[in-house]
Amino acid sequence: MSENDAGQIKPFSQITQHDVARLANASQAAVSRVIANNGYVASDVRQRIEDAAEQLGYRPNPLARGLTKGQSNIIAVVMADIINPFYPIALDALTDAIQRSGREVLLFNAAHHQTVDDVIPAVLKYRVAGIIITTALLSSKAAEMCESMNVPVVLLSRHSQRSESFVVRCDNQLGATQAAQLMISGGCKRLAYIGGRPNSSTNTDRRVGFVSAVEKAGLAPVTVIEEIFDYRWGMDATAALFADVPDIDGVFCGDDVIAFGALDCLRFKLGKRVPQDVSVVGFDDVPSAAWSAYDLTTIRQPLELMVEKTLEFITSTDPRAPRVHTIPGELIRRSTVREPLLKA
Amino acid sequence: MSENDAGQIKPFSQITQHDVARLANASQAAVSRVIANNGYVASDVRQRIEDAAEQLGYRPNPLARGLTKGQSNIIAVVMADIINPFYPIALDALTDAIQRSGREVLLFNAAHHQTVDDVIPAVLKYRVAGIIITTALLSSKAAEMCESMNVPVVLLSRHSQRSESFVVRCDNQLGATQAAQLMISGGCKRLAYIGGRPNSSTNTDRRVGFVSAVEKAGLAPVTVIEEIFDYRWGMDATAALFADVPDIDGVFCGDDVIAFGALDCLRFKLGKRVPQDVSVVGFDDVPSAAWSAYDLTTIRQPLELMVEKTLEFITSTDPRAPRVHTIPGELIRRSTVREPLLKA
DNA sequence: TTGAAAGCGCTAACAC
DNA sequence: GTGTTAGCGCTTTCAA
Repeated sequence: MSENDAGQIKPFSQITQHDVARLANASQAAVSRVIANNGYVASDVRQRIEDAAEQLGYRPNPLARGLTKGQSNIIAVVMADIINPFYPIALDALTDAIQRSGREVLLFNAAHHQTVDDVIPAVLKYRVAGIIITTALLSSKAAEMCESMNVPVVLLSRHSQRSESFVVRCDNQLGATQAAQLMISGGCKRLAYIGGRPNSSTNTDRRVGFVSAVEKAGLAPVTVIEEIFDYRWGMDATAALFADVPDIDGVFCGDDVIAFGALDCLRFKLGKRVPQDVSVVGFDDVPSAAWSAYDLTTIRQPLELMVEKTLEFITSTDPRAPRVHTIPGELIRRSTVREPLLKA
Repeated sequence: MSENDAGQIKPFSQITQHDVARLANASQAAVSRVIANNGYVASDVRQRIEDAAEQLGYRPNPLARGLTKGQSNIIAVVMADIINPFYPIALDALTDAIQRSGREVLLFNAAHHQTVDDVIPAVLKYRVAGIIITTALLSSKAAEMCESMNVPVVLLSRHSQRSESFVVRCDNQLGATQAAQLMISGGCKRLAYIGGRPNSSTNTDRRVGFVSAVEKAGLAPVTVIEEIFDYRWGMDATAALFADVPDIDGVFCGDDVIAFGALDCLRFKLGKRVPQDVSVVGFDDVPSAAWSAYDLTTIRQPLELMVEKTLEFITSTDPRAPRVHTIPGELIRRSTVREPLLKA
C-alpha cells in the first residue's frame, strides 16, 4: 500500500523476531524468550513484545526453530494401506489429536514403491518429535536408527517383540476369543478363519485367539486360510473354503473388509443365507460395517483410547514405564451371527 | 565401535557437510555444491565428495536447507473429510506421487475443530512448496496470504471463480448429464437428486448438470434434496423423498456414499427393487461401489490424471497458462440402473 | 573452479 | 532480568 519503509508491510510471516524486537524496543533474545515462553522477562517488556508480535502478525519459523533445537515440532505418521477403511479413521483421529497438541503431521505412504524401512531415513531427516507406524513392521536396523537419533517410535495396532519401540494395540486375541464364543453359543460347529497377511502380528494374534478358543470348546479344528487384507481375497477365500469344506457354518475374518468379501461371496455366489446357514464375524468395525447391506457383527477397535495412548507414549519420558499397551476391543453384535435358540 | 576420532561413527544423519568436506579434503561449500547439484566443481573433487558422503552416510538436513532457501521441500495437503472413502484413495495417490517426486507431505486435517482457513497460517509457517486443498474452499483472505508468500495453491476436486488458485477437477456437470441420460434411456420418468453439502461446488455442479439434462429431455422437474455427503443422509433423504413423491423411479446421488445409503433405504426399508423399481447412480466410484452388495453404477473420477495435473500445477511457472483443468469422468455401468427394453 | 564468509531465523549459554 | 554472542546446517555471494 504505502511505498516507503514507514508503513511497509512485509508479506505474511516474513516477520522475524528482530522486527518484533525493534518495534517493542527490546532485544531479539527477549523476544525469543517470550515466544518460546522460556526464560525470565519482565512483565512490562513481555507485554510490549506480545503487543508488537500481535501487531506485526509475527509467526515463528518452525524450520529455524527446528534447526537450532535439533528437533522439529513434527510427528511422522507412516501408513502403508491407506485404502483399507480402518486406516482413514485412524488417520483422522491421529491427525486431529496431533494438531490439537500443537504439532504437525508429516505423512509417509509406505505403499507402492516404498517399504517402511525405505521411508525411515526420509522421516529422520526432519528431526521429528516422534514416529507413528501403522500397518507394517520395522526392521531392527530401522528401529536402531530411530533410537540412535532418540526419536520415539510407536507401533500402532502392531506388535513386535524385539524392538525398543512402544506398542499400542487392540487385544486381538481377546477379540478373536469373543468372536469364537459368540459363534459357538449360536450353535456353530464347523468354523473357519480367513486371515490377512500371514506374518503380520494382527493376523497372527487373531488367528491364534480364534483357533485356541475353538479348540478349547472341543469343536473340530478351525480351517485356516490367509493371504491379504482385502475384499477380493475375502471373496476368493470363501469360494475356495466352501469348495473344500462345504459344511462350514461359521467364518471369522481377519478384518471387516475380508468379511465383506466373504459375505458377498456367501450370499451372491454360493447362495447361502447369513446368518441362518453360516455366521460371519469381522474385526475393526469400520463405518461400512454398520451399513444395512452388511450389518456386520464385529469387534470394534478402541481407536480413541489407542490414539490417546499413542500420543502419551510419544511424549513420555519415564524410561522404566511399560512400553506395550493393550486395550480390549468391543464386540459389536449386529446381524451376521446366528443367535442361540431359546431353550424355552 | 572404535573409541577415537579415527573410526568414529556419529549417530545417523548427525553428519554434516563439514564432516564430508573434511573427509573429502574439500571445503564445505564444495560439498554443498555437489549435494545441491548447483555450481561448478571439478570432477575429481566431486567424485571424492560423493564417495565421502556415501561412506559417511550423509543426509542433508531439510530444516537447514529450508531455512536458507526460504522454501522447504514439503507439500501440504489439506483435507477435511478423510472418512469419506473418496479421500483416502485421493490421499493415497497424492502422497505416492509427491513422494516419488522427492518431496514430503504435511497433512492437515481441517475437520473437527478447524477449518481450512484456520490451518493455512500453520501451513505457511513451513514455507511449503505448494498447498493442495481438497474438500473445502478457501476464503479469499487465506488465498491472498498464500499468494503473498508465493505459495501455489491447487484446489483438487473443487471449483472457485474468484481466487487465483489452480483448480483441478472432474467434469461434474458432464458426469451428471451422462447419469441422467443413462437413467432416461432406461425408461426412468420421475427423477430425483440427493445432494451433499449444498454450497459446495461439487454438489452444485452435479445438481445443475443433472437437473438441466432432465429438463432438456422434457421430463418432470427433478426433485432435489441436499444436505451432506454421508451414508446416514443418503438413507434419511431417500425415506423423506419417497414419503413425499412415491412414484420416483430414478435417483442420482451426490456421491457414492449417499448412494449406498439410498440403496439400503430402498431395499431394506422401503422394500423397493433396484433397478426394477428404481434406478440409482452415484458419483466417484469408490472401491466399495464395486462390491457385490452394492454393485453401483456410478461416475468414476479420473484420479490418476487429476493427481498428475495437480503436481504439474504446483511446479508450473508459466503465469499465462490456464489455471483450471477439467477432466471428464467415466461412466461405470454396473447393476443399479435399469437397462432399456430391447425393441426387438 | 574453489574457499572464506555472511547470513537464513531461531535458541541457549554467558556475562552484565 | 536483560542483551550479547555463538552457533544449528545449509546456500550463496564474493574474491581469489
